Amino acid sequence: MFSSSSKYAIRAVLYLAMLTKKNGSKNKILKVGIKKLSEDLKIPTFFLGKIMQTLAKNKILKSHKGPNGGFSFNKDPNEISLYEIVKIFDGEEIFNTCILGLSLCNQKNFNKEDCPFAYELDLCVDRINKYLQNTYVGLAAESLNTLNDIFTV
Amino acid sequence: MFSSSSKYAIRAVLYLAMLTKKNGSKNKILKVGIKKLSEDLKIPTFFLGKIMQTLAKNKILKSHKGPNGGFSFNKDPNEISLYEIVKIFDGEEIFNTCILGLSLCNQKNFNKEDCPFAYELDLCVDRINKYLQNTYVGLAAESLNTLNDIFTV
DNA sequence: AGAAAAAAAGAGTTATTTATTTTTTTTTCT
DNA sequence: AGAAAAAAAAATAAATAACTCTTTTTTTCT
Repeated sequence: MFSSSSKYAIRAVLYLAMLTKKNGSKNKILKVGIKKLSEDLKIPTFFLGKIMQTLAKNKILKSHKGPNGGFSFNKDPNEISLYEIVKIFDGEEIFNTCILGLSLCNQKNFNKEDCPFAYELDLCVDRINKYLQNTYVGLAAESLNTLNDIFTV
Repeated sequence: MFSSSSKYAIRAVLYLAMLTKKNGSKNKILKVGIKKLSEDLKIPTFFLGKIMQTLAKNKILKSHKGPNGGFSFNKDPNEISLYEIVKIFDGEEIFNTCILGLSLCNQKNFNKEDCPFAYELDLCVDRINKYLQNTYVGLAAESLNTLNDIFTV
């Protein structure tokens, strides 16, 4: 359903939030480098690098070059929804497109009654959509204590 | 979420069911060739050919070679669930795999409480799964009157 | 100032999925 | 029997997604 970019991004941001909560402090923002991130999360380094760049361009993260550099949050993790992240990589269309590929569903003057599947399937996709919109990185990371909790392979 | 093979297969089978309902009779089974199918549904001919072959190998359809050949149902369309079709092309794993790519979810001794997303997202995927399991080609095709209803581009 | 560490950028590669072409086999009909 | 119609099979190609490598830029620290 989602591209691996989206999925990697979510993992990385969650992990960063977890580390920030654990080791960050008010006066010193926590920066984590892609090398550490990619090793811990077992995501290809340069691929993750690009993903982090994209997140930085989109103002989710801030990047710091040079020694002791890395990535930190550019906005409060409690205000970053998973939806926001997915949207960057996969666009919002994935939530407005019939998952069975029955193309008419999102055309003008399409009448839902005409599609035997539209109603129920739309509900499911909507529900995923809404869930991602209402789930914030900060809060989600709260329930994580160790990397192991959800990330290990 | 689903491969284009799955999606094409569903469209083809639905269309075949619609035609069968319209033009079939008890004494004469309706056969439809891939050429007609692919033209009407605007699916690449030989790609659809493979898909139909696969459906035939899986006993959903029956294929008839030679002049006036084509594909017909091998079992009552009212007993073919959409799930069955998707399963052939994409496997059942897609319903048992975390859509966020958080890999642990389906490992042994994984505790759902450890994943902040498992519960709600699982429900969504389950719901799609159940819907496909409970939706039968025959009945779904009943609500279609013309190709236009859902297939046109 | 200079070395080193890190991200940025861009080009390039690999793998997978989707699609096309060509040839073969089977069947039907005259 | 022979021609033609159709699916089957196999090989190839194109497109997209996933990943890698190399070089450049920025920053920090000594």
